[in-house]
Amino acid sequence: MSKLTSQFFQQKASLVAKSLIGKVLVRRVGKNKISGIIVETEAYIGSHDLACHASKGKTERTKVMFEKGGIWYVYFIYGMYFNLNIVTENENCPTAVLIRSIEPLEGAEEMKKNRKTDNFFNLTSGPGKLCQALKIDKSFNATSATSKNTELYIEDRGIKISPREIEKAKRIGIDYSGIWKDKLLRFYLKGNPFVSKKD
DNA sequence: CAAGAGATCATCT
DNA sequence: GATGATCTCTTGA
Repeated sequence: MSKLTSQFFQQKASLVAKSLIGKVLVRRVGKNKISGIIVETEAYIGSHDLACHASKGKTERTKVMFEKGGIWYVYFIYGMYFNLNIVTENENCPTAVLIRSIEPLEGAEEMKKNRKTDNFFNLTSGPGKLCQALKIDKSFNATSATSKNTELYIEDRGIKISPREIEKAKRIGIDYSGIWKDKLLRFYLKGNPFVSKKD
């Protein structure tokens, strides 16, 4: 039951993305917890990665990624959804890991309410969906994932995942990024029903 | 089923 | 003024 530290996040984004599979994303709301096992992630690896928002330079929106690893990068997309990322590596290395889907662990009833659906498999099987299920919005942007009082963090609960259970794939929804669209920077737990897209 | 369109707005040009 | 690290609903075979 240990909360991941900033040292964990200050490693290479692709390594963090892989290592996050099997860890537990926890959203604390007062005394209640909503949580799920991370089963799908994507790495965005810096200014040279044309799929990475930071490739367009340091702007009001992307400046969070230039900070030291261990804080959240939350952005609003398509006029209706939020996407949750954890910033990785060091200062001025604008890298991050997008958390794409989780498998519900605690608080499934609360998730159903937030998502306005009873379909268990539709609660957290996508980046926009899991933000809705865990009540994650832009107020978490640039906040710490490792501080003592944070309401959003990641735990290691000792779930063991062997490397052969992790599948590598192309990232989703970045067809505009030239050669970068084919890089295998998406990681997911093989056969898990919450993974948003098969390959 | 698969494919396509519509929703809807912050951010960047 | 255009677009997007998405999702849901509708259409049609």
